[in-house]
Amino acid sequence: MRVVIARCEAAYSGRLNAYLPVAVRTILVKADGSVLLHSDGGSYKPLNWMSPPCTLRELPLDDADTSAGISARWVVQHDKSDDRLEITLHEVIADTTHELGEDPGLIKDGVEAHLQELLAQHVGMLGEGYTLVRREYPTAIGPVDILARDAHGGAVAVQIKRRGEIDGVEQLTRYLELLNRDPLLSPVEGIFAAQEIKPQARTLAEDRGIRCVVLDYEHMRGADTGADRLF
Amino acid sequence: MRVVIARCEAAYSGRLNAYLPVAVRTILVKADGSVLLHSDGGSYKPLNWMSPPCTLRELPLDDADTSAGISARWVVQHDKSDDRLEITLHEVIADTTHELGEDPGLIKDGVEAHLQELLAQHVGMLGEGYTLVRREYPTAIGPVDILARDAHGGAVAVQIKRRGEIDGVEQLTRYLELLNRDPLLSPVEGIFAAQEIKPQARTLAEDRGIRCVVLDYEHMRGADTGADRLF
DNA sequence: GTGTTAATTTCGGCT
DNA sequence: AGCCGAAGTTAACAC
Repeated sequence: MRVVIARCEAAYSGRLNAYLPVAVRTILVKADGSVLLHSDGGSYKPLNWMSPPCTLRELPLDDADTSAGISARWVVQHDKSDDRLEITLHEVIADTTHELGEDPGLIKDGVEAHLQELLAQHVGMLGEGYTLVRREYPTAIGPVDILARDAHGGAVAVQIKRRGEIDGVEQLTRYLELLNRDPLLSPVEGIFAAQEIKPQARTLAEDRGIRCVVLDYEHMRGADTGADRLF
Repeated sequence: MRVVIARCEAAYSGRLNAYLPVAVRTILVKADGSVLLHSDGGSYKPLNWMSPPCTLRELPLDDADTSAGISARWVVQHDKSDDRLEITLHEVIADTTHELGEDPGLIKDGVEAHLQELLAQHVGMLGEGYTLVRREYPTAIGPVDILARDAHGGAVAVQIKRRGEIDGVEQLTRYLELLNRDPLLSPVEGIFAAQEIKPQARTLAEDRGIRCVVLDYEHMRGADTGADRLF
Protein backbone atom coordinates (compact mmCIF):
# COMPACT_ATOMS: atom_id res chain seq x y z
CA MET A 1 0.00 0.00 0.00
CA ARG A 2 1.33 3.34 -1.09
CA VAL A 3 0.06 6.38 0.78
CA VAL A 4 0.53 9.78 -0.82
CA ILE A 5 -0.48 13.10 0.71
CA ALA A 6 -0.58 15.65 -2.08
CA ARG A 7 -2.12 18.81 -3.42
CA CYS A 8 -3.75 17.36 -6.51
CA GLU A 9 -6.57 17.49 -9.01
CA ALA A 10 -8.31 14.59 -10.73
CA ALA A 11 -10.62 13.82 -13.63
CA TYR A 12 -12.64 10.65 -14.12
CA SER A 13 -14.22 9.56 -17.34
CA GLY A 14 -16.14 6.37 -17.84
CA ARG A 15 -19.67 5.70 -16.75
CA LEU A 16 -19.83 9.46 -16.22
CA ASN A 17 -17.45 12.37 -16.32
CA ALA A 18 -16.35 13.91 -13.04
CA TYR A 19 -13.80 16.51 -12.07
CA LEU A 20 -12.06 17.20 -8.77
CA PRO A 21 -10.48 20.67 -8.36
CA VAL A 22 -7.08 21.21 -6.74
CA ALA A 23 -6.89 20.45 -3.00
CA VAL A 24 -4.76 18.52 -0.54
CA ARG A 25 -5.93 14.92 -0.32
CA THR A 26 -4.86 11.47 0.84
CA ILE A 27 -4.23 9.07 -2.04
CA LEU A 28 -4.11 5.32 -1.41
CA VAL A 29 -2.58 3.11 -4.09
CA LYS A 30 -3.35 -0.52 -3.29
CA ALA A 31 -1.25 -3.52 -4.23
CA ASP A 32 -3.72 -4.45 -6.99
CA GLY A 33 -3.22 -1.04 -8.62
CA SER A 34 -6.54 0.44 -7.47
CA VAL A 35 -6.49 4.06 -6.35
CA LEU A 36 -8.56 5.97 -3.78
CA LEU A 37 -8.64 9.74 -3.28
CA HIS A 38 -9.88 10.66 0.18
CA SER A 39 -10.72 14.02 1.66
CA ASP A 40 -10.63 14.73 5.39
CA GLY A 41 -14.35 14.20 5.83
CA GLY A 42 -17.37 12.56 4.34
CA SER A 43 -17.74 8.86 4.89
CA TYR A 44 -15.91 5.77 3.78
CA LYS A 45 -16.52 6.56 0.13
CA PRO A 46 -13.59 8.23 -1.62
CA LEU A 47 -14.10 11.44 -3.58
CA ASN A 48 -12.86 9.61 -6.63
CA TRP A 49 -11.29 6.23 -7.31
CA MET A 50 -10.44 3.48 -9.75
CA SER A 51 -11.47 -0.08 -9.00
CA PRO A 52 -9.35 -3.10 -9.87
CA PRO A 53 -8.37 -4.57 -12.23
CA CYS A 54 -6.56 -1.46 -13.39
CA THR A 55 -3.09 -0.15 -14.20
CA LEU A 56 -1.36 2.97 -12.92
CA ARG A 57 0.94 4.69 -15.40
CA GLU A 58 3.04 7.78 -14.71
CA LEU A 59 3.15 10.18 -17.64
CA PRO A 60 6.33 12.09 -18.63
CA LEU A 61 6.15 15.80 -17.82
CA ASP A 62 6.66 18.42 -20.51
CA ASP A 63 8.14 21.91 -20.06
CA ALA A 64 4.73 23.48 -19.52
CA ASP A 65 4.06 21.03 -16.69
CA THR A 66 7.32 21.69 -14.90
CA SER A 67 7.01 25.44 -15.23
CA ALA A 68 3.46 25.15 -13.86
CA GLY A 69 4.92 23.37 -10.83
CA ILE A 70 3.34 20.00 -11.58
CA SER A 71 5.32 17.21 -9.92
CA ALA A 72 3.63 14.21 -11.54
CA ARG A 73 0.79 13.04 -13.80
CA TRP A 74 -0.84 9.71 -13.19
CA VAL A 75 -3.22 7.86 -15.46
CA VAL A 76 -5.10 4.97 -13.91
CA GLN A 77 -6.74 2.97 -16.67
CA HIS A 78 -9.25 0.20 -16.02
CA ASP A 79 -8.08 -3.05 -17.63
CA LYS A 80 -11.48 -4.16 -18.95
CA SER A 81 -13.31 -0.94 -19.80
CA ASP A 82 -12.68 2.62 -20.93
CA ASP A 83 -12.88 3.91 -17.36
CA ARG A 84 -9.94 6.18 -16.68
CA LEU A 85 -8.81 8.36 -13.80
CA GLU A 86 -6.24 11.10 -14.39
CA ILE A 87 -4.52 12.57 -11.35
CA THR A 88 -2.32 15.65 -11.51
CA LEU A 89 -0.01 15.99 -8.50
CA HIS A 90 0.88 19.63 -7.87
CA GLU A 91 2.78 19.13 -4.64
CA VAL A 92 3.66 15.87 -2.93
CA ILE A 93 3.67 16.34 0.84
CA ALA A 94 4.34 12.72 1.78
CA ASP A 95 4.84 9.48 -0.13
CA THR A 96 5.33 6.20 1.75
CA THR A 97 4.91 2.53 0.88
CA HIS A 98 4.30 -0.39 3.25
CA GLU A 99 3.90 -4.10 2.70
CA LEU A 100 0.56 -5.20 4.17
CA GLY A 101 0.14 -8.78 3.00
CA GLU A 102 -3.05 -10.78 2.57
CA ASP A 103 -5.98 -9.89 4.78
CA PRO A 104 -7.99 -12.63 6.50
CA GLY A 105 -11.14 -10.59 5.88
CA LEU A 106 -14.23 -9.73 7.88
CA ILE A 107 -16.40 -12.18 9.80
CA LYS A 108 -20.02 -11.03 10.03
CA ASP A 109 -23.01 -11.95 12.13
CA GLY A 110 -26.55 -10.68 11.96
CA VAL A 111 -27.16 -10.20 8.24
CA GLU A 112 -30.21 -11.31 6.26
CA ALA A 113 -28.87 -14.83 5.81
CA HIS A 114 -28.90 -15.27 9.59
CA LEU A 115 -32.40 -13.91 9.90
CA GLN A 116 -33.52 -16.40 7.28
CA GLU A 117 -31.76 -19.26 9.03
CA LEU A 118 -33.27 -18.38 12.40
CA LEU A 119 -36.77 -17.83 11.04
CA ALA A 120 -36.60 -21.16 9.22
CA GLN A 121 -35.74 -22.81 12.55
CA HIS A 122 -38.57 -21.05 14.35
CA VAL A 123 -41.20 -20.82 11.66
CA GLY A 124 -43.83 -21.11 14.39
CA MET A 125 -43.12 -17.45 15.17
CA LEU A 126 -45.17 -16.61 12.07
CA GLY A 127 -48.27 -18.34 13.42
CA GLU A 128 -49.52 -21.29 15.45
CA GLY A 129 -48.90 -24.59 13.68
CA TYR A 130 -46.80 -23.18 10.82
CA THR A 131 -44.28 -25.64 9.35
CA LEU A 132 -41.29 -25.15 7.05
CA VAL A 133 -41.42 -26.48 3.48
CA ARG A 134 -38.00 -25.15 2.49
CA ARG A 135 -35.69 -22.13 2.43
CA GLU A 136 -34.80 -20.57 -0.94
CA TYR A 137 -37.82 -22.20 -2.61
CA PRO A 138 -37.11 -21.91 -6.35
CA THR A 139 -39.37 -20.12 -8.82
CA ALA A 140 -38.85 -19.08 -12.44
CA ILE A 141 -37.81 -15.56 -11.40
CA GLY A 142 -35.65 -16.51 -8.43
CA PRO A 143 -35.90 -18.17 -5.04
CA VAL A 144 -38.44 -17.24 -2.39
CA ASP A 145 -36.74 -16.83 1.00
CA ILE A 146 -39.03 -19.25 2.84
CA LEU A 147 -41.98 -21.40 1.79
CA ALA A 148 -44.09 -22.73 4.66
CA ARG A 149 -47.50 -24.25 5.37
CA ASP A 150 -49.98 -22.88 7.88
CA ALA A 151 -51.92 -25.01 10.39
CA HIS A 152 -54.50 -25.89 7.71
CA GLY A 153 -51.90 -26.82 5.10
CA GLY A 154 -52.17 -23.54 3.17
CA ALA A 155 -49.01 -22.36 1.41
CA VAL A 156 -47.19 -19.34 2.85
CA ALA A 157 -44.41 -17.41 1.05
CA VAL A 158 -42.13 -15.33 3.27
CA GLN A 159 -39.87 -12.53 2.10
CA ILE A 160 -37.23 -11.58 4.66
CA LYS A 161 -35.45 -8.23 4.83
CA ARG A 162 -33.23 -6.63 7.39
CA ARG A 163 -34.99 -3.38 6.63
CA GLY A 164 -38.37 -3.71 4.98
CA GLU A 165 -38.85 -1.19 2.18
CA ILE A 166 -41.08 -0.87 -0.81
CA ASP A 167 -38.95 -2.87 -3.23
CA GLY A 168 -39.10 -5.84 -0.88
CA VAL A 169 -42.89 -5.77 -1.11
CA GLU A 170 -42.66 -5.61 -4.92
CA GLN A 171 -40.31 -8.57 -4.87
CA LEU A 172 -42.69 -10.64 -2.76
CA THR A 173 -45.64 -9.57 -4.95
CA ARG A 174 -43.88 -10.94 -8.04
CA TYR A 175 -43.22 -14.24 -6.27
CA LEU A 176 -46.81 -14.51 -5.06
CA GLU A 177 -48.14 -13.88 -8.55
CA LEU A 178 -46.04 -16.74 -9.87
CA LEU A 179 -46.66 -19.12 -6.99
CA ASN A 180 -50.41 -18.56 -7.23
CA ARG A 181 -50.33 -19.88 -10.81
CA ASP A 182 -49.30 -23.26 -9.37
CA PRO A 183 -52.55 -25.17 -8.58
CA LEU A 184 -50.68 -27.32 -6.05
CA LEU A 185 -49.85 -24.20 -3.99
CA SER A 186 -52.61 -21.68 -4.66
CA PRO A 187 -53.84 -19.80 -2.75
CA VAL A 188 -50.51 -18.62 -1.29
CA GLU A 189 -50.41 -16.28 1.70
CA GLY A 190 -47.69 -13.61 1.67
CA ILE A 191 -45.69 -12.58 4.71
CA PHE A 192 -43.24 -9.67 4.71
CA ALA A 193 -40.82 -10.18 7.61
CA ALA A 194 -38.15 -7.68 8.61
CA GLN A 195 -36.34 -6.26 11.61
CA GLU A 196 -37.80 -2.89 10.71
CA ILE A 197 -40.66 -2.10 8.32
CA LYS A 198 -40.97 1.36 6.75
CA PRO A 199 -44.51 2.83 6.86
CA GLN A 200 -44.77 3.07 3.04
CA ALA A 201 -43.77 -0.57 2.69
CA ARG A 202 -46.28 -1.63 5.33
CA THR A 203 -49.07 0.32 3.63
CA LEU A 204 -48.32 -1.19 0.23
CA ALA A 205 -48.01 -4.69 1.67
CA GLU A 206 -51.27 -4.56 3.61
CA ASP A 207 -53.04 -3.04 0.61
CA ARG A 208 -52.04 -6.19 -1.28
CA GLY A 209 -53.12 -8.53 1.51
CA ILE A 210 -49.56 -9.24 2.58
CA ARG A 211 -49.07 -9.68 6.31
CA CYS A 212 -46.19 -7.78 7.96
CA VAL A 213 -44.10 -9.35 10.73
CA VAL A 214 -41.39 -7.50 12.64
CA LEU A 215 -38.50 -9.79 13.62
CA ASP A 216 -36.53 -9.43 16.84
CA TYR A 217 -33.07 -10.76 15.98
CA GLU A 218 -31.79 -10.88 19.54
CA HIS A 219 -34.92 -12.70 20.70
CA MET A 220 -34.73 -15.20 17.83
CA ARG A 221 -31.07 -15.76 18.52
CA GLY A 222 -31.81 -16.29 22.18
CA ALA A 223 -34.40 -18.90 21.23
CA ASP A 224 -32.03 -20.96 19.09
CA THR A 225 -29.84 -23.79 20.33
CA GLY A 226 -26.73 -21.64 20.41
CA ALA A 227 -24.86 -24.37 18.56
CA ASP A 228 -24.24 -22.50 15.32
CA ARG A 229 -23.16 -19.11 16.58
CA LEU A 230 -20.21 -17.61 14.70
CA PHE A 231 -18.43 -16.14 17.70
CA MET B 1 -6.01 13.24 8.43
CA ARG B 2 -4.08 10.74 10.49
CA VAL B 3 -2.67 7.73 8.68
CA VAL B 4 -1.61 4.72 10.75
CA ILE B 5 -0.07 1.55 9.37
CA ALA B 6 -0.42 -1.12 12.03
CA ARG B 7 -0.81 -4.78 12.79
CA CYS B 8 -4.24 -4.65 14.36
CA GLU B 9 -7.55 -6.37 15.02
CA ALA B 10 -11.01 -4.83 15.18
CA ALA B 11 -14.54 -5.57 16.29
CA TYR B 12 -17.68 -3.74 15.20
CA SER B 13 -21.00 -3.93 16.95
CA GLY B 14 -24.08 -2.04 15.91
CA ARG B 15 -26.40 -2.90 13.07
CA LEU B 16 -24.56 -6.21 13.02
CA ASN B 17 -21.56 -7.74 14.74
CA ALA B 18 -18.34 -8.15 12.78
CA TYR B 19 -14.82 -9.17 13.66
CA LEU B 20 -11.53 -8.55 11.90
CA PRO B 21 -8.60 -10.85 12.86
CA VAL B 22 -5.04 -9.59 13.33
CA ALA B 23 -3.31 -8.33 10.18
CA VAL B 24 -1.35 -5.34 8.94
CA ARG B 25 -3.73 -2.65 7.66
CA THR B 26 -3.91 1.02 6.79
CA ILE B 27 -6.02 3.04 9.21
CA LEU B 28 -7.31 6.48 8.23
CA VAL B 29 -8.59 8.76 10.97
CA LYS B 30 -10.36 11.72 9.41
CA ALA B 31 -10.69 15.18 10.89
CA ASP B 32 -14.33 14.53 11.81
CA GLY B 33 -13.27 11.51 13.92
CA SER B 34 -14.42 8.88 11.43
CA VAL B 35 -12.18 5.85 11.00
CA LEU B 36 -11.48 3.57 8.01
CA LEU B 37 -9.56 0.28 8.05
CA HIS B 38 -8.25 -0.61 4.62
CA SER B 39 -6.56 -3.75 3.39
CA ASP B 40 -4.25 -3.83 0.39
CA GLY B 41 -6.96 -4.96 -2.00
CA GLY B 42 -10.66 -5.14 -2.54
CA SER B 43 -12.34 -1.96 -3.62
CA TYR B 44 -12.97 1.46 -2.23
CA LYS B 45 -14.96 0.05 0.66
CA PRO B 46 -12.97 -0.38 3.85
CA LEU B 47 -12.93 -3.71 5.68
CA ASN B 48 -14.41 -1.95 8.65
CA TRP B 49 -15.17 1.64 9.55
CA MET B 50 -17.08 4.11 11.70
CA SER B 51 -19.02 6.91 10.06
CA PRO B 52 -19.28 10.42 11.49
CA PRO B 53 -20.44 11.84 13.80
CA CYS B 54 -18.33 9.76 16.14
CA THR B 55 -15.64 10.06 18.80
CA LEU B 56 -12.32 8.24 19.05
CA ARG B 57 -11.15 7.45 22.56
CA GLU B 58 -7.87 5.75 23.48
CA LEU B 59 -8.24 3.29 26.35
CA PRO B 60 -5.59 2.92 29.08
CA LEU B 61 -3.63 -0.35 28.82
CA ASP B 62 -3.44 -2.78 31.71
CA ASP B 63 -0.56 -5.14 32.59
CA ALA B 64 -2.06 -7.99 30.58
CA ASP B 65 -2.18 -5.75 27.50
CA THR B 66 1.42 -4.62 27.76
CA SER B 67 2.73 -8.12 28.38
CA ALA B 68 0.71 -9.27 25.35
CA GLY B 69 2.52 -6.64 23.32
CA ILE B 70 -0.53 -4.47 22.68
CA SER B 71 0.50 -0.90 21.92
CA ALA B 72 -2.93 0.78 22.00
CA ARG B 73 -6.67 0.22 22.30
CA TRP B 74 -9.04 2.52 20.46
CA VAL B 75 -12.78 2.77 20.90
CA VAL B 76 -14.65 4.66 18.21
CA GLN B 77 -18.18 5.33 19.42
CA HIS B 78 -20.90 6.74 17.19
CA ASP B 79 -22.34 9.91 18.72
CA LYS B 80 -26.00 9.18 17.92
CA SER B 81 -26.33 5.41 18.11
CA ASP B 82 -24.86 2.37 19.87
CA ASP B 83 -22.57 1.64 16.93
CA ARG B 84 -19.06 1.03 18.20
CA LEU B 85 -15.77 0.01 16.66
CA GLU B 86 -12.98 -1.32 18.85
CA ILE B 87 -9.49 -1.44 17.40
CA THR B 88 -6.57 -3.18 19.07
CA LEU B 89 -3.19 -2.04 17.79
CA HIS B 90 -0.58 -4.75 18.19
CA GLU B 91 2.26 -3.03 16.41
CA VAL B 92 2.33 0.47 14.97
CA ILE B 93 4.50 0.58 11.84
CA ALA B 94 3.82 4.21 10.93
CA ASP B 95 1.73 7.03 12.35
CA THR B 96 1.59 10.38 10.58
CA THR B 97 -0.82 13.31 10.59
CA HIS B 98 -1.37 15.94 7.88
CA GLU B 99 -3.64 18.95 7.61
CA LEU B 100 -5.80 18.62 4.49
CA GLY B 101 -8.30 21.44 4.79
CA GLU B 102 -11.74 21.68 3.23
CA ASP B 103 -12.33 19.90 -0.05
CA PRO B 104 -14.14 21.64 -2.92
CA GLY B 105 -15.82 18.34 -3.78
CA LEU B 106 -16.66 16.48 -6.95
CA ILE B 107 -18.34 17.92 -10.05
CA LYS B 108 -20.34 15.34 -11.99
CA ASP B 109 -21.74 15.17 -15.51
CA GLY B 110 -23.79 12.49 -17.19
CA VAL B 111 -26.09 11.23 -14.47
CA GLU B 112 -29.82 10.55 -14.67
CA ALA B 113 -30.71 14.22 -14.14
CA HIS B 114 -28.85 15.16 -17.32
CA LEU B 115 -30.52 12.41 -19.31
CA GLN B 116 -33.88 13.72 -18.13
CA GLU B 117 -32.97 17.29 -19.05
CA LEU B 118 -31.80 16.30 -22.52
CA LEU B 119 -34.75 14.03 -23.24
CA ALA B 120 -37.15 16.78 -22.14
CA GLN B 121 -35.48 19.09 -24.66
CA HIS B 122 -35.70 16.51 -27.43
CA VAL B 123 -38.93 14.71 -26.60
CA GLY B 124 -39.42 14.18 -30.33
CA MET B 125 -36.82 11.40 -30.07
CA LEU B 126 -39.57 9.28 -28.48
CA GLY B 127 -41.80 9.54 -31.52
CA GLU B 128 -42.96 11.84 -34.33
CA GLY B 129 -45.01 14.75 -33.02
CA TYR B 130 -44.43 14.08 -29.31
CA THR B 131 -44.59 17.17 -27.06
CA LEU B 132 -43.50 17.77 -23.47
CA VAL B 133 -46.14 18.34 -20.80
CA ARG B 134 -43.68 18.61 -17.92
CA ARG B 135 -40.72 17.01 -16.16
CA GLU B 136 -41.22 15.55 -12.67
CA TYR B 137 -44.99 15.32 -13.16
CA PRO B 138 -46.36 14.81 -9.64
CA THR B 139 -48.45 11.81 -8.57
CA ALA B 140 -49.56 10.59 -5.15
CA ILE B 141 -46.62 8.17 -4.95
CA GLY B 142 -43.97 10.50 -6.34
CA PRO B 143 -43.09 12.35 -9.52
CA VAL B 144 -42.99 10.73 -12.99
CA ASP B 145 -39.76 11.66 -14.79
CA ILE B 146 -41.48 13.01 -17.90
CA LEU B 147 -45.11 13.38 -18.95
CA ALA B 148 -45.65 14.01 -22.66
CA ARG B 149 -48.37 13.85 -25.32
CA ASP B 150 -48.13 11.89 -28.55
CA ALA B 151 -49.13 13.25 -32.00
CA HIS B 152 -52.80 12.42 -31.29
CA GLY B 153 -52.82 14.04 -27.84
CA GLY B 154 -52.56 10.75 -25.92
CA ALA B 155 -50.71 10.90 -22.58
CA VAL B 156 -47.25 9.31 -22.34
CA ALA B 157 -45.39 8.64 -19.08
CA VAL B 158 -41.62 8.21 -19.37
CA GLN B 159 -39.37 6.61 -16.78
CA ILE B 160 -35.68 7.39 -17.28
CA LYS B 161 -32.79 5.32 -15.97
CA ARG B 162 -29.10 5.32 -16.64
CA ARG B 163 -29.24 1.54 -16.55
CA GLY B 164 -32.65 0.04 -17.09
CA GLU B 165 -33.31 -2.81 -14.68
CA ILE B 166 -36.35 -4.60 -13.39
CA ASP B 167 -37.09 -2.25 -10.51
CA GLY B 168 -37.31 0.67 -12.93
CA VAL B 169 -40.06 -1.17 -14.80
CA GLU B 170 -41.86 -1.79 -11.50
CA GLN B 171 -41.60 1.89 -10.68
CA LEU B 172 -43.08 2.93 -14.03
CA THR B 173 -45.81 0.30 -13.67
CA ARG B 174 -46.89 1.84 -10.35
CA TYR B 175 -47.02 5.30 -11.93
CA LEU B 176 -49.01 4.06 -14.92
CA GLU B 177 -51.51 2.33 -12.66
CA LEU B 178 -52.07 5.61 -10.83
CA LEU B 179 -52.09 7.85 -13.88
CA ASN B 180 -54.59 5.59 -15.63
CA ARG B 181 -57.06 6.21 -12.81
CA ASP B 182 -57.18 9.86 -13.93
CA PRO B 183 -59.90 10.16 -16.60
CA LEU B 184 -58.22 13.29 -17.98
CA LEU B 185 -55.10 11.28 -18.81
CA SER B 186 -56.23 7.69 -19.37
CA PRO B 187 -55.16 5.80 -21.40
CA VAL B 188 -51.49 6.52 -20.62
CA GLU B 189 -48.72 4.97 -22.70
CA GLY B 190 -45.58 3.91 -20.82
CA ILE B 191 -42.05 4.39 -22.10
CA PHE B 192 -38.99 2.98 -20.36
CA ALA B 193 -35.95 4.97 -21.51
CA ALA B 194 -32.36 4.15 -20.52
CA GLN B 195 -28.80 4.20 -21.83
CA GLU B 196 -28.78 0.45 -21.43
CA ILE B 197 -31.73 -1.90 -20.89
CA LYS B 198 -31.18 -5.30 -19.32
CA PRO B 199 -32.92 -8.18 -21.19
CA GLN B 200 -34.99 -9.17 -18.15
CA ALA B 201 -36.19 -5.60 -17.74
CA ARG B 202 -37.06 -5.36 -21.44
CA THR B 203 -39.02 -8.60 -21.29
CA LEU B 204 -41.01 -7.48 -18.25
CA ALA B 205 -41.65 -4.05 -19.76
CA GLU B 206 -42.85 -5.35 -23.12
CA ASP B 207 -44.99 -7.97 -21.38
CA ARG B 208 -46.76 -5.06 -19.72
CA GLY B 209 -47.12 -3.08 -22.92
CA ILE B 210 -44.37 -0.64 -21.99
CA ARG B 211 -42.22 0.55 -24.87
CA CYS B 212 -38.43 0.47 -24.40
CA VAL B 213 -36.19 3.22 -25.76
CA VAL B 214 -32.40 3.12 -25.61
CA LEU B 215 -30.87 6.60 -25.15
CA ASP B 216 -27.57 7.67 -26.68
CA TYR B 217 -26.18 10.25 -24.26
CA GLU B 218 -23.42 11.51 -26.52
CA HIS B 219 -25.82 11.86 -29.44
CA MET B 220 -28.39 13.70 -27.31
CA ARG B 221 -25.69 15.95 -25.94
CA GLY B 222 -24.47 16.65 -29.44
CA ALA B 223 -28.00 17.60 -30.44
CA ASP B 224 -28.42 20.16 -27.67
CA THR B 225 -27.47 23.82 -27.87
CA GLY B 226 -24.23 23.28 -26.00
CA ALA B 227 -25.09 26.22 -23.76
CA ASP B 228 -25.54 24.32 -20.51
CA ARG B 229 -22.53 22.03 -20.51
CA LEU B 230 -20.78 21.66 -17.19
CA PHE B 231 -17.22 21.51 -18.47
C1' DG C 1 -19.99 -15.63 -16.90
C1' DT C 2 -24.51 -13.77 -16.29
C1' DG C 3 -28.08 -12.43 -13.39
C1' DT C 4 -30.14 -11.42 -8.87
C1' DT C 5 -30.06 -9.64 -4.28
C1' DA C 6 -27.98 -7.61 -0.10
C1' DA C 7 -25.34 -3.73 2.10
C1' DT C 8 -22.91 -1.37 8.93
C1' DT C 9 -24.67 0.59 1.77
C1' DT C 10 -23.70 6.28 1.04
C1' DC C 11 -25.48 10.39 -1.03
C1' DG C 12 -28.53 13.84 -2.63
C1' DG C 13 -33.05 15.96 -3.17
C1' DC C 14 -37.35 17.11 -1.58
C1' DT C 15 -41.27 17.47 1.82
C1' DA D 1 -35.65 15.66 10.22
C1' DG D 2 -37.57 11.89 7.58
C1' DC D 3 -38.50 9.63 3.31
C1' DC D 4 -37.39 8.23 -1.35
C1' DG D 5 -34.59 7.17 -5.19
C1' DA D 6 -29.86 7.05 -7.45
C1' DA D 7 -25.07 5.34 -7.36
C1' DG D 8 -18.89 5.22 -11.53
C1' DT D 9 -22.77 1.83 -6.27
C1' DT D 10 -19.72 -2.83 -4.58
C1' DA D 11 -19.98 -7.63 -3.15
C1' DA D 12 -21.76 -12.26 -2.52
C1' DC D 13 -24.17 -16.04 -4.37
C1' DA D 14 -26.87 -18.93 -7.51
C1' DC D 15 -27.54 -20.79 -12.11
